[in-house]
Amino acid sequence: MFVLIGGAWPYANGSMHLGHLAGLLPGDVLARYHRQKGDQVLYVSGSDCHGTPIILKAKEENSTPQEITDKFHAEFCECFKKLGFSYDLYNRTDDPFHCKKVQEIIAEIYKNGYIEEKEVKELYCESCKMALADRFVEGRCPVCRKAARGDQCDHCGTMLDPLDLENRKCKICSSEPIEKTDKQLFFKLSEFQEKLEEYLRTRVNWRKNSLSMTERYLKEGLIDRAISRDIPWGIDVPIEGFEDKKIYVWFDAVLGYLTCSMKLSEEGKVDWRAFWSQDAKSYFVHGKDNIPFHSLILPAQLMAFSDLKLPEQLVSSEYLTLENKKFSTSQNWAVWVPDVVEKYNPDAIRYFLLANGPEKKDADFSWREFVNSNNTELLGDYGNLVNRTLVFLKNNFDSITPSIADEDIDSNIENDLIALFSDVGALIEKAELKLAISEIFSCIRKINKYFDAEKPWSTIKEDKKVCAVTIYNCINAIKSFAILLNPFVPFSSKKIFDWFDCSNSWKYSRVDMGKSIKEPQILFERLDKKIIDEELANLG
RNA sequence: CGCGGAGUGGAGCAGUAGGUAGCUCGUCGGGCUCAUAACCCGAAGGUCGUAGGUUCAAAUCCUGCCUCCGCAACCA
Repeated sequence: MFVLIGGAWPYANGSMHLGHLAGLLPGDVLARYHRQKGDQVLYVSGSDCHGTPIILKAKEENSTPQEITDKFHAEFCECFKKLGFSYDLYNRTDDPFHCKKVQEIIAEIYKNGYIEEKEVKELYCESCKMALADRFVEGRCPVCRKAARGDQCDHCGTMLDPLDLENRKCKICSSEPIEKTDKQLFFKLSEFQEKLEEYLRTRVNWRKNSLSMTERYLKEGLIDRAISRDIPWGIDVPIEGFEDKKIYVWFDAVLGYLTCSMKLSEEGKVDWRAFWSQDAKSYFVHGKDNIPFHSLILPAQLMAFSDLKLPEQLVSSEYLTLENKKFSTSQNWAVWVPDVVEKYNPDAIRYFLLANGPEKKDADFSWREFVNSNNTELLGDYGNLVNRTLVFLKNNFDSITPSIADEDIDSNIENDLIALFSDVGALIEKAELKLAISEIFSCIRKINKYFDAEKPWSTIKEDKKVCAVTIYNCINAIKSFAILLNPFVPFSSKKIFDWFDCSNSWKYSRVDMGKSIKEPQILFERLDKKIIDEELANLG
């Protein structure tokens, strides 16, 4: 089976915070799981490097868009690497190959008749040398006469056209923009109304948020959208008469999934068409703000371009709050990923965000819960089971797995483990990751109970054979847990695979008897409760 | 009547084709001692925001009301 996984493209105008990460992590879980199952996986993403906010950021920092995107792209790469993201390609939208392919795709869509010219009135800032998006025009609301932006007035709530504003100013440089009439290219999204309605009807496993938001857009009726802009930063429009314009960022970024696939294909690593054919499987993973781009825009682009497979499953996360308040970068109410990957075990971060993730509704990150979940669940339940068992094995069995009779293999445990592989697999495929984790952990607790009930520390003195049975069954379970948890907490699983010298393929198999296990180390460090107050003091 | 989400024991959450309220953490008591003061057992604690309605039966369906939050500057 060919499985395509598209992770959302973080926007390269600032550092990532935990909220971004919460929406992206499910992609890596899916990728790791499908690889373990033996599927051919193509997991792609990249940095979104175009658009006005990056120009704005460059002005603020007295820098250039290129420097800004270089800086944040490098930072993103570093964070993803430290967190164990297993992208097959993490690209960027200012990559020459991406740019070239986007131009080819647009030329093809143009040829197919889905792009047309329209004359539009726009506001152009001569000192910034760019057309201004609605929300980058500021002025006075014609209704309530208070300060307003070009898209909406905050005071009276009126939806505005920037041309209606009085005393217009460029948000970036404060000079007065001029009115300009110009030709722009429009993507005929409206022509796909019916096809997209049909597409939506056939979706299974989409989360409620994706469905309802997409329905709303369709109900209101799709409108054609401009794909070219007069701005200095972006991909050149490849169509005659428009060479001086750039492609609007919304049109170029989502095509990145396709261009990444093509790029790897060009390098001879995969055949991209296999991942975009009708019998391939696909997931697109992102936050809820990105829903329409993946549920409407991308499918329409694909239909306009060719007969490629449309996105099959959308994994759209709700938002993460921080200590019950929404993230705010300007007020420093945020936990920054570059900081957190320096200070904490990546598995602890992944575990918390996956086990408490905003799957169906907003979820909260609090330092108290983070420390708690690390110390009691990850460490107390899982880490401790592994440690107590392997240390016991080392001290009493010379680190050699006991040989026991087949009928002594606990069938309750074994049946549980076998069931876990299929149940957890099914849940992951439905992107029900919280449930998947909780199923694994309830089994881990069961094994801790088993260990206690069997009292190997006593039986070792009375009847070593009985003790051997207990220890074998526990070790056997640990091996399965490492495989089952690998999509979620890959760093600790990798250690166990290394100690056990075993593969991570997604199926139950018994641990070899009479096998030497390497010296175990602590999987998870205890976090001091002091860090709760310390981290809280850093906020705001 | 702008749109949307949410109100479940101290905290964080499950739970909607209606049928005696679950999980994790925390608290209290006990046990064990292999293990990172980890593990195991037991207990206390909820009239499921509120007022009505439908029903033999509602956290779960319907109606009114109250409260909180998000979307409107950065921000997923």
